[in-house]
Amino acid sequence: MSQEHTKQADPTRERLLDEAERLFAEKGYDAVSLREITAAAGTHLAAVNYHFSSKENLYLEVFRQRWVDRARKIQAPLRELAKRGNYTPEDVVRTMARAFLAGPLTDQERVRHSQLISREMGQQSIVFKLISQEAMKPFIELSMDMWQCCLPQETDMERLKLVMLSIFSQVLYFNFARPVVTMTMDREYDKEFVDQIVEHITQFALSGLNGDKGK
Amino acid sequence: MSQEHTKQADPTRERLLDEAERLFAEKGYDAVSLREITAAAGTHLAAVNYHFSSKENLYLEVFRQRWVDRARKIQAPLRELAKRGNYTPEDVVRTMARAFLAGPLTDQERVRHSQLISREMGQQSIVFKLISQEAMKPFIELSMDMWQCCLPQETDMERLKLVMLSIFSQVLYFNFARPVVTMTMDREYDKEFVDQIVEHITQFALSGLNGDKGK
DNA sequence: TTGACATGCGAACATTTGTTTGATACATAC
DNA sequence: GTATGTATCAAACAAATGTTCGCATGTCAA
Repeated sequence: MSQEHTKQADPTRERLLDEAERLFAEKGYDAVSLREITAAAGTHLAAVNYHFSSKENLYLEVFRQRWVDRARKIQAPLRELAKRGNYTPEDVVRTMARAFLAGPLTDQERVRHSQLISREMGQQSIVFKLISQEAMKPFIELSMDMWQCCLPQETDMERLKLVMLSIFSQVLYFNFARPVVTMTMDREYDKEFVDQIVEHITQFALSGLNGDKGK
Repeated sequence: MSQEHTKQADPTRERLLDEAERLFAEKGYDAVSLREITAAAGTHLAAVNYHFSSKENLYLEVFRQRWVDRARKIQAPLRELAKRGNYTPEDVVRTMARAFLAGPLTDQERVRHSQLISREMGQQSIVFKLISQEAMKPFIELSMDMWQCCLPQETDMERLKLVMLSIFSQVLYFNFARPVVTMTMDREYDKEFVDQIVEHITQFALSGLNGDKGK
């Protein structure tokens, strides 16, 4: 007893990926040492080079075997809505905002997900290419298609893309810049607050979509 | 001749700060070595510990003597508008968006500024406290005051703060996540495009301010 | 039992890291 | 001249880094 055997496939390899993801997200690639990771995973230094041949490859595998899966989970609600059909632009936007901020992931997973991607967002690295190819591009395409289905035909494509980016920037920010958000709003990240943020972003984006050119 | 003597105050110290800022912004604190910085600054390793006592302190000084100044320059247009008086909410929002995306800084400076802050946004470090105390809090206060002056009195304060954060997230994102933006929009970051982004964020935020609760 | 293979583990490897020391040059003031 | 303080630079330091090697242990098939 007392031995967890729920995951039978290479338990140390899985633990290494878990701890690596956590530490890479918290501190960034260069700030974490392999000794720190292996110690947290309850194994020894050489294990990294045995299971993954190098530190850099371990980092890559974190994205390949953890991050991409989570990105799919995040996108799931929107894909379900697409399959179901019969949706309004408001449905699309709200589903999107909720997927990123209160979706199927745990709160911890969400923060790590955002931290990991925000570190790669600035430079054109291999990881960035992986992310944009496997997660961002498909998601953007899906969203654009859904909008085009339920918006007036003369809607400007460039405007849609800008709205898309604006939504991205906000969900990312509200996830990974929590210190700023809690400091500014003077509130905790409880369910009520998250709901409020989702509604805020939804109304924000909807106005942008409908294009209230007040001037 | 051939010796530039425009800056007379401790030229090597200034060069160290310049190169340190550039490299820290591009790669992050842990990914840059002091040897790399000193080589780029055309001096020697011990110079860092002579002028700044440690690597960590050099990093801090980059923010104290470079970043904070730039933050003030960015905020200048809004403060001028506040002094001038007689402004609409639209003026405030547009001035704000333009200050961050096309303000008095050079393009290079703007990118570095965003990269540096985005690396500190996630954790509650000393640098983060410096940033929020010296730049964010004053700016938020100023903006809130200006809005309250020209908006109907019953406007919800929490909503204003959320709009503020949304603007922050977008200007930050459009500055430091350029690979994503250029990839998605398939456009270069020329003056025309920046103008378009500024208008987009302005209209976006204005709708949020006026609160078009479509439902 | 034997052999083959996967995994675990400790020790050592060569680099790279931030930091310190001591010597040198060069000003300016006494 | 002498003394003092500032700045530069080479060399060395101890510590930490990613990586590799060798051996032990276990499992399963022949």
